Amino acid sequence: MDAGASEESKGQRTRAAILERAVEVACRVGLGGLTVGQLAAEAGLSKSGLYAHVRSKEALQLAVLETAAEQFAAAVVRPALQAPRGEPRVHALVDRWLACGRTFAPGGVLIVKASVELDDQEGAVRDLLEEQHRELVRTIARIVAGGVADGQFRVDVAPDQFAADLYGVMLAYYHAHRLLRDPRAEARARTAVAALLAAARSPHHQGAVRAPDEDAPSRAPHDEE
Amino acid sequence: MDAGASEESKGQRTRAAILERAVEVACRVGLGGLTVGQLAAEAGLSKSGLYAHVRSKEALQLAVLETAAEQFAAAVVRPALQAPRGEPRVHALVDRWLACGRTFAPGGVLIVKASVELDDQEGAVRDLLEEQHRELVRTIARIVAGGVADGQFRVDVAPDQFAADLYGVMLAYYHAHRLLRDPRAEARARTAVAALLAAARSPHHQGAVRAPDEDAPSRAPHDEE
DNA sequence: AGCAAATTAGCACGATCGTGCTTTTCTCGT
DNA sequence: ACGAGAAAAGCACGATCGTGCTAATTTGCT
Repeated sequence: MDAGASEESKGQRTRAAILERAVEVACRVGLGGLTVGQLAAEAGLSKSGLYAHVRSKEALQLAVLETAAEQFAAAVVRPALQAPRGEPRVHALVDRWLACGRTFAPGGVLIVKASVELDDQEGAVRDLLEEQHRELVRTIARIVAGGVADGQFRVDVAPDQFAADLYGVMLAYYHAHRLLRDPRAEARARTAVAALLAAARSPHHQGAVRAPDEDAPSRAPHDEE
Repeated sequence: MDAGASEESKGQRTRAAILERAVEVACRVGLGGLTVGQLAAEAGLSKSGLYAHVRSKEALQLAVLETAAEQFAAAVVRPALQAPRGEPRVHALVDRWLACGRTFAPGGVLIVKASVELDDQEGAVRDLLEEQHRELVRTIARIVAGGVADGQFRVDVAPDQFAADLYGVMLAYYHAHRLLRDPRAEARARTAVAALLAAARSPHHQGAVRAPDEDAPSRAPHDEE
């Protein structure tokens, strides 16, 4: 008699609904601000009814984090990985990431918020979060490295530096967009990404990969120390 | 019996001590995680004894935020404004900002953390925080604009874009340093700043790239604001 | 339909939350 | 040295926190 197109049993469905709701709530109040009673009220359950699904608060936080990461991977990372290698793939990642702001995929917002909230609180939640972010940075770096291997980016582009820079652009976007509510936030993020890409672009781009004869670094964007 | 060299009365001194301690605690658990009982224990006071100083929790959060901003201004912004205009001033800002990590001036950490924590929670605390961050971004933009007016930076450098980019670099630094505990975080931040500066540098005015003592700009005695 | 199993509500618990009083202790100008 | 006023503690309150256990309800299979 259920019209939901799903194979899971009731328990799994309500659990999923709880976690989805929890991600949205945690986006506002943080993982630490998540409260069993509040979340139960928001999900239309009794406190103990909800508690039967999440066996403890820490387990809830871990599950919420995993849900958020899965949302982010499904809405941003995996689609971007389907774009052509190199620059288009970077652009796809940024485009979808920026869209996290308005299209409701709040997981992307939560993992950013949680990473700041928990950076100084030891425990299993922090451990999971750290691993998730390590993986995210690795993914970005691999996307960049693909562009380097393709010849689209210069060989002296350091993927992890680029990944850190790109992540910083996204953090600045969140800051300007969410705290300052600056409507120019997205445009600035795009400008910054374009600058990053311009600095990384191989001098002879334009599709076909020519033989790499001589790369004369007219202006290397690195080191002073 | 007291050896403290201060002019204020006892009340003001303990209040200052409370706030200083509160900044450190809030650096770990956030402004929302601040609790009167916990803070009282950490400060060696009774709950009501502390509560007499901070008249409510919201007032406490506001005062903590003001304390943090003052710490940041005293340790980072004001000293940087004393450096010579343009590039040296940008470098001074970054240097001192990066030092917030280890030298204990936790105010700089808190205002970053609070900005993410409260970006979606209306109220007086968010309002204050937003204004503080607006002012911070304005300050950075003015430092950049000074370099443009000086001819050190190209005329087509947009100060607010540069400010957002620079702030993003700092956010990426906090992420890598505090969550990932990456020892290369600081080096990457410096690399990113150097790239930002290199892209902004005007083609002529090609003085010493990094010789802040040699380069004598036209005007040293005054600082603008 | 009927029944076992899974799901949810009810209720209770100790702890701690923010916030008020009242009382004790301390400070410091005279 | 003392006395007025400031500072801190003691204590109490309702609310809510996370977490259990038990009873009622609902689900899904035969």
